Amino acid sequence: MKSEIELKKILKERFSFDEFKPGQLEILQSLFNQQDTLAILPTGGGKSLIYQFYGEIMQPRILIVSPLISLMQDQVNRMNYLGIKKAITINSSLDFSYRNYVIKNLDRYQYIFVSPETLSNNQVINRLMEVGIDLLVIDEAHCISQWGPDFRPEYLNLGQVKTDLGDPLTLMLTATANEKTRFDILNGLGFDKKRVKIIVNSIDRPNLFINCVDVHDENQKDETLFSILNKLNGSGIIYFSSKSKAEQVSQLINENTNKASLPYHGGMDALQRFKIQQQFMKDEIEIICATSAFGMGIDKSNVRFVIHYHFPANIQDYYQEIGRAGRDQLPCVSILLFNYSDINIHNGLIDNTYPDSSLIHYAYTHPNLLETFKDEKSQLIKFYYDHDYSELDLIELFKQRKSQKQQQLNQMLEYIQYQGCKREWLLNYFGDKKKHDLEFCCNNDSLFNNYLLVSDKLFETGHRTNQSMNWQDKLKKIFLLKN
DNA sequence: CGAGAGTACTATAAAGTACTCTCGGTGCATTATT
Repeated sequence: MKSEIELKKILKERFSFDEFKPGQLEILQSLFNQQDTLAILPTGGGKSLIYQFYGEIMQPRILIVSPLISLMQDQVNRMNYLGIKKAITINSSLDFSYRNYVIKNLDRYQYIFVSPETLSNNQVINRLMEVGIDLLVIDEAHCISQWGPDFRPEYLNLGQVKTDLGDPLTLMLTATANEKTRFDILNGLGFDKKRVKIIVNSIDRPNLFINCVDVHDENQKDETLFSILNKLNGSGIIYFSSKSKAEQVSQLINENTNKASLPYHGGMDALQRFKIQQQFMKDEIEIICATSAFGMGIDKSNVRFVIHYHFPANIQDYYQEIGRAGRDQLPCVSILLFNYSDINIHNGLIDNTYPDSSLIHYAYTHPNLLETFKDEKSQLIKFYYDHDYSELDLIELFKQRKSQKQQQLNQMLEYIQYQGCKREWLLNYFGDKKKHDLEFCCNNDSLFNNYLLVSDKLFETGHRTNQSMNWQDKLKKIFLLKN
């Protein structure tokens, strides 16, 4: 076991950081003690450093389960850049012969990145059992809970995967997990909660101002949006619950404000999405009008604002999305434009996600047809059919899941309409005990308007040279001048 | 759930009415007959 001083020395030499970020050391020590660990770290908290660091010291073979091909590719590239060459990803972007080559020579790699779907492939899992896995990392572990039951059911296979691999040391990483999500993660992986070390860091973002604004209709929403955008400085993300609306409003922003915007959603082709993301990262465009497709793995530090044109489906998505602002720790704002009738979108989506009982019954009485039906709902039924769910169990499961989603939606509404401190409400929702006494906190129109008035002065000298300056003092100073 | 598109009907015809249908986020992995 190495001392803290030795670990810091390695951190400096191998990763060029002077200090660990909050929580990193505790998580590493937990792993060094061979303790299965669920770690909740805020976005930008340096999650990938943890397994890389452990990997450099212990030289284990690490299997990292990741939800997106782009995230896997990103990590492999970064590790190569750091000089760690023994990293590979197996996914559908590999051509057939190269894929076979990689699987055959899997023992040459130390870091293996895969999706849950790839892990459901027999050839892959058998080979992983042969070469042996010392550390299993579940990145974005909340996906087990959020996506498993109805979107990407292979997430529900991970418990079996862990067993097949001989229950290796396991690290679960996520930025947002309330009590229920934590339960789903541990339960899904077959853990006894008492035997897992759960490390929770404060998820508070003290530099983020949180605002919800009531609007009565779409026109008022657009006008409010344009007027705010004309005053805001820097780059931002606007979230939508519909692809077509994201495109429309992006266009309107270009016509009605002094900002440049592009849309981003899952219906666009991968290359175009990649290009738009790059332009945003390089500050070539200021605004992305996006659906929830824009998010995971977006590592832009100077996002100054996140606006919700539609409110999200649940608090966890909301918190992830507003958390993409201000990773540079400088002041930033989140604004939710609330129109009650937007609830229809969510009600429709919830309703539309689940096969109704007549389709389930038809599928169960004609199981051979499930092979040929390629639509999402049939595929979902097929997954559960293959996993020995009875027809009634499945109907009950979907019914429960549906009512859970409705509950989450209600929580979202409760939050939006809550008149007290939004930050406090959110921290409480995630079981974060942290107390705060921020002035620049939430839902205070005059503070928010002052921010808009002074935000150009706040950043005009360039934030890089002013890192050390206490922005809260600076903000106060400017406000005093104004008063 | 409900907005908006599409269809059918009314009947000197055109435009209004009433009804039905569709759509509304997330992404792995696809391997075969054009």
